Amino acid sequence: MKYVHYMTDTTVVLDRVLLLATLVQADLARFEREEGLSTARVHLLWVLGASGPTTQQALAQALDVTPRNVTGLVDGLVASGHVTREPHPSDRRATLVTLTALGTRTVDGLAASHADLAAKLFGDVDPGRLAVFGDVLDETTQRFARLMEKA
Amino acid sequence: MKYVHYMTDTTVVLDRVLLLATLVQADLARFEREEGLSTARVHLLWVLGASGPTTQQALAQALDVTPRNVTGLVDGLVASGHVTREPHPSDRRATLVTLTALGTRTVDGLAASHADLAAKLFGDVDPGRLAVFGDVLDETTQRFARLMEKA
DNA sequence: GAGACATCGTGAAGTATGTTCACTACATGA
DNA sequence: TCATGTAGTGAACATACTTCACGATGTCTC
Repeated sequence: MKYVHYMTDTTVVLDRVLLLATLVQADLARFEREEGLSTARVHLLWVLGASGPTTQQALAQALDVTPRNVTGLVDGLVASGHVTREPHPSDRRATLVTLTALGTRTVDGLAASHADLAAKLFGDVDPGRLAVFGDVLDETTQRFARLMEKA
Repeated sequence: MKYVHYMTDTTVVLDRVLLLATLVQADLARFEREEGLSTARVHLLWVLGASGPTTQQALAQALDVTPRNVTGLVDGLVASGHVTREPHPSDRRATLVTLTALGTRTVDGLAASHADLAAKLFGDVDPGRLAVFGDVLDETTQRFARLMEKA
């Protein structure tokens, strides 16, 4: 019967973070279903939207998968009309994976849906409290980075 | 040049939540590698640890996958010695998936690793600010639930 | 009891994501 | 030119998913 009443148990907090992330993940899954795309392919489109035309090697690094896997993902996205393989201007071995008009629309839609969700979730939170929230997130992320370095 | 200086953009906050979740996910992946288990199998073990011996149907519901898929996951976990299939005492159709000693050790280890990470991440945060953090998480999760209902 | 009908688990077959290994085509530096 | 490295892909495979069909039980009703 110690005073665990002030229940600021760190595990509970971590669980809440994970729960929120799971819910947001579910929202992303809804988007994917609507677009008829998989998580892996949307991830690739997202990276492509942020970086512009990219070689498959670079995509493999960004997605943290093997180059061979990127070949398969790009195959699917070419078939669905979201990207094309363009020749690299200076390296004839490489191809530049490039968003089509459809691919660009999809990425834009995802960004809009993401911003919309963020506004709905955090828009009504008092600015001061939201600032604390953001700061704690930031500190925690940095603490995590330091932990990983040591290990 | 509007005053976006006070950068409390909600999208940034959401991105930070997702980033932290991704990092925590990476820590879980490390655990999985060390134990030689996959995400799906660890998830099943975790549910089993929380619920005690469970039928495959119930596991399918809890994991939000098809019963057929649970069969495959349990097959793997039986082979690796983490669970056994016990006869259901009152329903001869069903089997009770049950943690072995090894399975229990694994779940305990995961729980310990989880609590340890939580303490490292949030243990040094000022209690008052951590309380605000937790509250905002809670409000946001509830807001999300309300959003889902309407849609 | 005897059917009718639902439920539990699994075989068969198929898809997507991911791996490793081997190979071809091209790039680059000595 | 010759050696060595790098970009992408074919082949083969593992895992996690799915749907559909089916046998074995449970359960409800007449």
